[in-house]
Amino acid sequence: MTQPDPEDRHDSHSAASTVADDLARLILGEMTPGTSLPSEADLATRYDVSRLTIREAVKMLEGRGLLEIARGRKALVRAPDGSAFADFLTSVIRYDAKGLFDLIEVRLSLEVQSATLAARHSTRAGVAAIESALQGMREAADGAIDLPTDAVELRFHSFDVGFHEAIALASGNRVLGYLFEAMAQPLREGFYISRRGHERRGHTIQDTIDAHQRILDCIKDGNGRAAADAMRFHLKDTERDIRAALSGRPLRTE
Amino acid sequence: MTQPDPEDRHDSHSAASTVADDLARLILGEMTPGTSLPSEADLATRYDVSRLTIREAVKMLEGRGLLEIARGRKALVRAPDGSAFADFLTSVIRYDAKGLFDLIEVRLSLEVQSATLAARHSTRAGVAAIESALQGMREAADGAIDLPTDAVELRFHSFDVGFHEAIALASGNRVLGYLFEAMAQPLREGFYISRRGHERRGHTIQDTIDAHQRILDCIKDGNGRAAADAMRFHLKDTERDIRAALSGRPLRTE
DNA sequence: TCCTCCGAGATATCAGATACCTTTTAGTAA
DNA sequence: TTACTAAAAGGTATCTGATATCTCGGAGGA
Repeated sequence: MTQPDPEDRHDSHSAASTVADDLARLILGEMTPGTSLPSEADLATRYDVSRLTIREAVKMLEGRGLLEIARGRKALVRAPDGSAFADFLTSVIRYDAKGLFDLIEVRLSLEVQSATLAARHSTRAGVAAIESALQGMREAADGAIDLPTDAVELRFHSFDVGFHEAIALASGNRVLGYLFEAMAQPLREGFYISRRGHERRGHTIQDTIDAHQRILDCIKDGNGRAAADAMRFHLKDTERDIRAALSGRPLRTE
Repeated sequence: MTQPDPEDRHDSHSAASTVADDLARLILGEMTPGTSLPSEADLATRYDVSRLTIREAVKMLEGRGLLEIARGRKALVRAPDGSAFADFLTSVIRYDAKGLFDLIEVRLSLEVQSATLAARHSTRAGVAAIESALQGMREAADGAIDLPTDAVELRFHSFDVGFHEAIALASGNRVLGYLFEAMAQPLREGFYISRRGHERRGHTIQDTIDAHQRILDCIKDGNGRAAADAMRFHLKDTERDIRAALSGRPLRTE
């Protein structure tokens, strides 16, 4: 059934796709980020196709996140980041109402692992970054206890995301960092909405800060298991917030 | 619809990127897989750019995995799959020796979760798919107990991957399935190599089959925790196999 | 009714030009 | 000699127009 089908991405019988795949192999195989590709005219003579075909191939690779193209400069090989995955995950969420919660479920697993790893072997700088994000949340909240405006909420939320991202980075596992980055964008809206459910369930901003503080304390203690538990508890609670917010009114009528 | 903004032309981004982003928003927002895009000529008049610009935009979206393009037919909106992420993960592995083990670490976490979820709520069809893959492993092994040829090993390995993929699918969480698919390709080589380390450590193919059987049994019992433990044990063991294989001789000289 | 063939429509690719941006170089003035 | 500036060189962005080839639906014949 699921036979290894190495070439199912593109039916390589178009010239542009063939060139693109060949360049991709080259880029992934033996070029480091920052290196520049030969010029379009050069590649055109090399592959014996027109410049247009080269352009299309290069545009495909730009779409795949492998190249960075700017006018007047040669194409640069790009360092990997999660953005290539982000709009894919967005589509998962949109096509399927259950997709949002599938994604949250996966994120929980990855963040719990991040917290565990961060507790076990994070550097002083890693912990400092997490602390700084939490401090930012505090300051954003201090200006908004009575009447949180949208701008303040946005600011608070942004530090909240930064807190979780700092933990993913502090895990020392780069793949976790990339995956977090890729998931953060599609989930941003959902987690922003969660604040509404948070209030509806009778919780305050201070509760949120306390939950984050507990996670940070466990990481500073180097207690991986406790950090995992604290993170799991916090995310489960956030998930309940989102469900509460969504039960009130539907997500994204647009 | 989509009346062209006059200042689009002098945006910091290129016209092709602008069109691509707009189309991406459209596709992700309100088009279902299988729907076809308007023809290139149609889009060209709509956005008031040349057909070439449309082609480049469409090629970018093909690279992002959002469209499927064939000659003579309109571009089709594509259902999401993990392939958009695969070459990104490949680059992570290549750029960094630690990347391979980072990826294995993440995979462990995701597969343990898959096993848990599969045990909790898999369908009869889902279990049947897992069983079928295991049966395939058995048959491949039966023909290769004494002298496993490369072809037989490849066959066995292919069913092995199929087993894990079936579990990811049986979890009912589609994001897990996509992530597994995206990770499978870059990891395929590593796990193929693991068989060498497996033998070096004095284990047999039967041991591998037994380990998979234990995972399957737990899933059939509906025991999520036991399935997670069995999966974790198996993957930790496989990781040791890979390390043993790599310590013998370096990976991929190419 | 079913099959075959053809034309309309769609993409694939080519060639040649122009516009504009970036980097480098050469020249000029301090 | 140094610093600043302007032009040239090399690159990408985009357009126009044309040809080749593929897909699909409909007309027409068996």
